[in-house]
Formats: sequence, structure tokens, C-alpha cells
Amino acid sequence: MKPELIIICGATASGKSQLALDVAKKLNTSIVYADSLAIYKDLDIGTAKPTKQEMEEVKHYLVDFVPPTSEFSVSDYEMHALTAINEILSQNKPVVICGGTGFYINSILYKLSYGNTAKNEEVRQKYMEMASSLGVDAVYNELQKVDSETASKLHKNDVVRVVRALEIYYATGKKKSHLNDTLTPRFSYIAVSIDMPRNVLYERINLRVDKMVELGLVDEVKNLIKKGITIENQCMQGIGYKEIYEGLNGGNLDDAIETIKLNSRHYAKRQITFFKRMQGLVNISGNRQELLDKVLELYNNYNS
RNA sequence: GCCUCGGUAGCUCAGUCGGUAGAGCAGGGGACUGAAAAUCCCCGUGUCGGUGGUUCGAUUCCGCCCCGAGGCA
Repeated sequence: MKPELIIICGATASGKSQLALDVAKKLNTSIVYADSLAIYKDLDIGTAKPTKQEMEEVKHYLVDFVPPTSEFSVSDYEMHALTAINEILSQNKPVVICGGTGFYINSILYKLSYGNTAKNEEVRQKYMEMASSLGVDAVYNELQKVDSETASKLHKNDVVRVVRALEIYYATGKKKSHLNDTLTPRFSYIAVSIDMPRNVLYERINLRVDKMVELGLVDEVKNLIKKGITIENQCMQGIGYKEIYEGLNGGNLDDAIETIKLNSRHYAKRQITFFKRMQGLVNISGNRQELLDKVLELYNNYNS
């Protein structure tokens, strides 16, 4: 018996995409991306999207399909991902999942309800404003009143989550703490992460950022600006984009590039932390061929 | 050559009226249920440049030396 999913996750710049490509070619199948920014059109260089040629060689799902003006949520991702996965599985092929957005990968593995509450601009705005005018304690106190259990799990400074909990409460009248989603994977899978010494990873990140700049990252951001994208757009939260944007708006581009490297390193660290909790994750290392062999071995020896 | 100011955590620096020292950044660890490349939490021992002296006690005061910056010649 073979697993339905082959999940290739891990830190940015660790070589996930190359490995996913190798695995997909070997197994004659397709790749479903799990990357919160590669979903966007016109964000190519900074997201290290696969090249056109690579996308022709292997079919990639959930890459380059959302306009940069759009918002996108994990729930949107889940819906699209499940469609893609079922399409591939229906052809009796395994699905290669590749990406660094752990939250998105979780949305594939687990059926989570997310409070059954979509974004509510009014509630968000109201409490975000309260946070900036009256302070975070005021907002946190609000949550303590309506859902003390969730409040106790959150730090008062984590305004994004505190507000989200309020959003759920005011939209549904139900408490976030009343969710009791089962955490049983809905697909069989193997999962690997490419492991390497931290300093080696950081060096790869630094080099890749320099490469992105050489490839025209600054022009890419200029083009987005030309299309009306501002720092307010969700896609501009991407590392590489927000820094260049600031660099072009009164900042300094050389500083921006260094900040991209720094933010990427911080991001990689957070990714590593996130993936440590993934059930069954296997850390693999080695050269390109060795990595491929290890994944194929895990795939072929799978039994659960 | 003389004078002045520096030399304290990986980096930038604060501080100790003499009782062996602490911030920011870097770095490390962690959280994560519709913003997730987002958001948030926790973690600070280092020959206080070296060496003599004064002192119960020196990173702190004094002498000399080394290194760096500036000034005068």
C-alpha cells in the first residue's frame, strides 16, 4: 500500500521545490503547492516560483492563480487544494505536496472548522482600532468577557489572534474554545523536510536573496506598484516585497536587501519550529540524488 | 613625539559615587484552527584590552604597556 500524499515541507531555501520536481517526475505525477505567496500572479521572483519550463514538465497546482489584488485565506486554500488532490488521486497517482506554509499543509491534513467564520472586516477594524487607541489590554479584556477560555490560551499582545477570537464570537455567538475538531489526518501520507545545519541554511538564504535581486526583484515590485498594489494588499506582506516596497518609498534599497535576508532567516526558523510538530515528519539530508532516493524509499516502504 | 577620547556579550553601546555588570540588535527556543512569508511569547557570565599598584575587595581609582579614533606638532 502506498501513501496518498508525499509531503515535502521545511524551511525556505532548503531545496523543497527541486526535490518535489524530482519526485513528481519519477512517479509521473503532479505537485500541489502549499505556499501562501506563490499562489499570487505577478509575484514570481520573490516567491521563487518554479520556472515556466518546470511547470510544463510537471503539472503544478495552486501556483500563480490568484490576482495580487485579492485576499486569500487558509480556507480558500483548503478548498482549492482538496479539489486538486482529489483530481490527482482519481488518476491513481500519489500527490506531491510541496511548500513551506505549514498552516496550509495542516488545512489539507486535518478537517478544521476555523470557527466557521469568515473574515469580518467590521469586527476586525473595530478591535484593531481599539487596540491602537486604548491598548491591547482593552481588546484582551473584551475577549476575556465573552470567551475567557480562549483568552487564557492567548497572549494579550497577540492582537491578531485575540481579534480573530472576537470575530468568531460576534459572527456566530459561539466561542472559539468550543471547537472540537478531530485531528485525524484525512489522507495517508509520508512527510519529509530537508535538514541541514542552520548556518548552511542561512548562507543559502543570503545567496538566494542576492540572486532574486539580480533577477529583477526590484522591478517586480515596481510593476506591482504600477498595477496599484500597495503595502495594504495581502500579497505585499511577503518577505522580499514589503522590504523593497519600503525601500522604494523613502527607504534605502541596500538596507532593504539586508532586511530581506534577515526576515527570511527569521521566517525559516519559525518554519522549522512549526514543522517539528508534524506527525511522522522525517528529516532527510544529502545531495539531490540521495534526497530523491530517500523519499522513494519512504514511499515504497510505506505501510500504516 | 605630546594631548584628548575610546577599548565591557557575536555587533552597537549603557553602567558600576569601589562590593565581579545590562539594554537594543544578532543568535537560540516556543506558540500557531479563515491575515500564517502574518501575529505573538520566552532566553543575557562576559579573562569589563593587558599588567602592576592602592584597597578587606578593582571592571570601576592610580601608574605603565598594547590597540583604535581624533587633535597638536
